[in-house]
Amino acid sequence: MSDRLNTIYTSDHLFHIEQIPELVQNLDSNRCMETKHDRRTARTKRLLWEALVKLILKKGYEAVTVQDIIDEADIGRSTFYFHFESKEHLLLGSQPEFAHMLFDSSSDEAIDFTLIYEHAKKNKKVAKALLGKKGNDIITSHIKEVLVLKIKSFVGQSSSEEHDTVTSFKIEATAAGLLSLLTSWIESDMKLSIPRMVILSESLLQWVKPN
Amino acid sequence: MSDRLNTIYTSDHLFHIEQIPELVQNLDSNRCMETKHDRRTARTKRLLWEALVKLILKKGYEAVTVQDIIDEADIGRSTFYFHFESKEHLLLGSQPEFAHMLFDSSSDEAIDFTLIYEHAKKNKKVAKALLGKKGNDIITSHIKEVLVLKIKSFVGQSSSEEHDTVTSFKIEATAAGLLSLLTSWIESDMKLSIPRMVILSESLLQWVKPN
DNA sequence: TCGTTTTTGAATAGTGTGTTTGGCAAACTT
DNA sequence: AAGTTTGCCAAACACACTATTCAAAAACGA
Repeated sequence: MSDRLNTIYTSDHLFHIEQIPELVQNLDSNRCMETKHDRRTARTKRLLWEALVKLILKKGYEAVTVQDIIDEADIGRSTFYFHFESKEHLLLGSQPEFAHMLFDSSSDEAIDFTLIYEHAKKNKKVAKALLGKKGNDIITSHIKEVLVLKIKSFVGQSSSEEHDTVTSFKIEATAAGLLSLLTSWIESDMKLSIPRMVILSESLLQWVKPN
Repeated sequence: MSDRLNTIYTSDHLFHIEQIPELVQNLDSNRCMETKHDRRTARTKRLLWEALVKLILKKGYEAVTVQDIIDEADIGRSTFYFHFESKEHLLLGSQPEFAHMLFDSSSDEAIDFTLIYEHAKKNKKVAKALLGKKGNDIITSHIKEVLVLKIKSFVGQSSSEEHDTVTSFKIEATAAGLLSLLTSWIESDMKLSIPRMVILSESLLQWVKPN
């Protein structure tokens, strides 16, 4: 079908050479079942994933049915369910690393916004499908959770009981804001330069600091 | 095969984000027509709405089916569809004032956060159903849009072409952050005092101002 | 080539949607 | 209170989509 889709297709192609060892280890343990080298399964999963991305961009995630996907991919119904339990499993099972690749590649201490925006730009089509208006809140909320963890370590732990509630509210709000910046940027077809987006993001991140 | 499906999907009943404003408008005009006060109609709609709120709190909006609603309300299936096209129409048609009451009651110039939080507290159950984790993004995105308009008038119009993109990104992010504060507060069962939430919200709102 | 795994279509059962029917009862109108 | 309108309901229907099963055929790796 459309081979113009962006490069990250299946679990087989997910690893970038420069990735952190422990990340690779985690992913390996997650998909130790899937280390089969069958061209058929790779082809099927690739076609299904491409069909899903295409259909999300076309009509929005919620409106996409399993029927749509297997028709678009020209894959048998039973084949789909042989690999995936549902379209959610296709979404998360084929591309669970997208969220982690956005954030986990940077070190624990700081949030490397440049890396995040560059990664989104590299996978423009996938990013738009997953984070755009027609995307879904499964991926979105997952990414927000990862962001929350990042911001938490950025803020550091304050042991004050009552401050914790305020701080957690601020962290949640900051994550929502940062995610909004990212999705706005993606929806605008990356109109602004990455450095400008980084400055914007970091200025928002400053707000969360307790002082 | 896929041609057959294309025709089928013309009758797709699902709502997409882009359709929401139109839907809201239609509902508004519908409400203007509703100058009839039939007790039966009022009772039916009340029962359906109460059932919806109860079911959202119980199992989450997405999981609620029309079947659930009419069973819970003990209302006939045909009666439901006589009044509402779908559960989305029930959601928006029965309580379109909620979002507007949060914001529209305050003047155009300023955002009265105290009013917003007090209104949410007054309608605790409904607020939790609509804005809580088990709620839906239809209401959420609608409220966010109202917030964006509010913030826009707060910021004022800058005629600079290129600044507009940055500003609109910041406005979207601020709206997302403020909404996050509200939902966090609701989810925490309004743990913090309203004045404290107001201070928090206003400090976030300051971020959006162009220096 | 051989044993294994994957793919496939067709059949099937199940859930939920949305519309239609006509008779009945409740509520409005005067 | 009588007459009229209107909303209500049950049951049935056609449809869309989900999810599973099965046996044969195709493709695979070694």
